[in-house]
Amino acid sequence: MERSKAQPYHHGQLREALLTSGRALLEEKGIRGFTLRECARRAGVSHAAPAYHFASIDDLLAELAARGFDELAAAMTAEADRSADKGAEDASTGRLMGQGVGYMAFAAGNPALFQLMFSREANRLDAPALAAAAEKVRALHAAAIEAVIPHASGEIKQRMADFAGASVHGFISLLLEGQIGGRDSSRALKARGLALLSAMAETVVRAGG
Amino acid sequence: MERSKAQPYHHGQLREALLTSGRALLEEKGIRGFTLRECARRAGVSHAAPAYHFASIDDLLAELAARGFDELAAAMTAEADRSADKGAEDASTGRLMGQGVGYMAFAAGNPALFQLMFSREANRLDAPALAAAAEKVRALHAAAIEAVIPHASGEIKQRMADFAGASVHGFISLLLEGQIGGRDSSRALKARGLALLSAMAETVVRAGG
DNA sequence: CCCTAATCTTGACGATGGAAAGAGGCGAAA
DNA sequence: TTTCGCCTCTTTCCATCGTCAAGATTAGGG
Repeated sequence: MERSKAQPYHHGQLREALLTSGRALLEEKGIRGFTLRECARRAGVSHAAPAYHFASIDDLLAELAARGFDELAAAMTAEADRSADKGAEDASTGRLMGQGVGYMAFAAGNPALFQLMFSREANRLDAPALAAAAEKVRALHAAAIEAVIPHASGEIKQRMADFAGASVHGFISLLLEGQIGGRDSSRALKARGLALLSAMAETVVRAGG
Repeated sequence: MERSKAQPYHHGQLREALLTSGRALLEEKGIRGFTLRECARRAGVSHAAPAYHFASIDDLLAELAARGFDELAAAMTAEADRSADKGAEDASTGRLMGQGVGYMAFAAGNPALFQLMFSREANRLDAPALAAAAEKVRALHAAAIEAVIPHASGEIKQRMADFAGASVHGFISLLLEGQIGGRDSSRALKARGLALLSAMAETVVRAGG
């Protein structure tokens, strides 16, 4: 009954295998090219096998998106910690920018998944786990802003959270969609991203004082 | 020429009709729910009729996206003009914010089309018309920034263009995806959007001087 | 040792995108 | 005017898709 690591019989870890193959497939073919059958094929099972683990293809996508949000939150926290450790003069501002770096890095590393997570389709699925995971990311944003401008009014904080979140999300989105820096090198793009984070942080700080 | 009862064998305006029904279908069903056959059905023709006008379903989507960019550019210019006419103290700053308002208004009015335009899928299609239309929107951004801070360095201008574009695009994207303002009223959301535009414009102005 | 229930396979259904072939109608050349 | 070519649309067909309904398989409790 209680198998901690889930050790079913025929395949073993079909659910995990489907999530793994599905994630790769998503990055390869994009949202429109994603098919459940190809997913099953890559996991080495028949086309109807996924039905037991996922009620529908949307269920699988929702789970992928939810895990993506978890991973995104982890990437943000990790990079924020790393930035804070560097011992900048202002730790909270460093964390804010670090979180932005983590956000962008995750998006750049998982462009199709990132798009799925923030897609209208994902929004349509009613998956509580997905909504909760997304909320966690938003909470990280709010907390980072709170740390930088703790004495500002609630309205200012909200507006700066809007602002910071929008800048970072918008920049990396436009970049991934090819709307920014067509022929620029990866190094140049990183510089542009960092410059954007600086301007964002400066605006937040100013609004708080 | 108009036979309302008996459909003529030759539709006459099938291409336009498909684009119209396709656009409505896109907003209704989303990118994943979009089908060529339903498109044809709504235009009153057989499922293979679109083949002559569009080489593939991606061709149709590319055309929809390209026209979306044209419309977006028009919305931006129109709203910028309207803002400038209001006689603000600084006309160029007013235009910049007005363009942002036009951008957001178009996105809010055509959420699915907007997402298609900025989707990885659209990016995959090699449609020169699409790329050109997107470039026109980017040029509008750059021009608005140029007008506000004409004496700044090229690098500053680029970074502020990044910043302005990212803020506006990110905010409206997150809003449409339900990541911002879950229970807020439409009025409150507009206020948040305007506040964001103010903060954005202020940052640009400060960076230029 | 066997029996139940969870897991996976096979097969089927309607729907999709696209190709192929045929039918219908417009307009230019005779 | 008549004829013929070409563009447009329909019909038919195919491989694939998601999902459902059965049947097969096997793990593990009784």
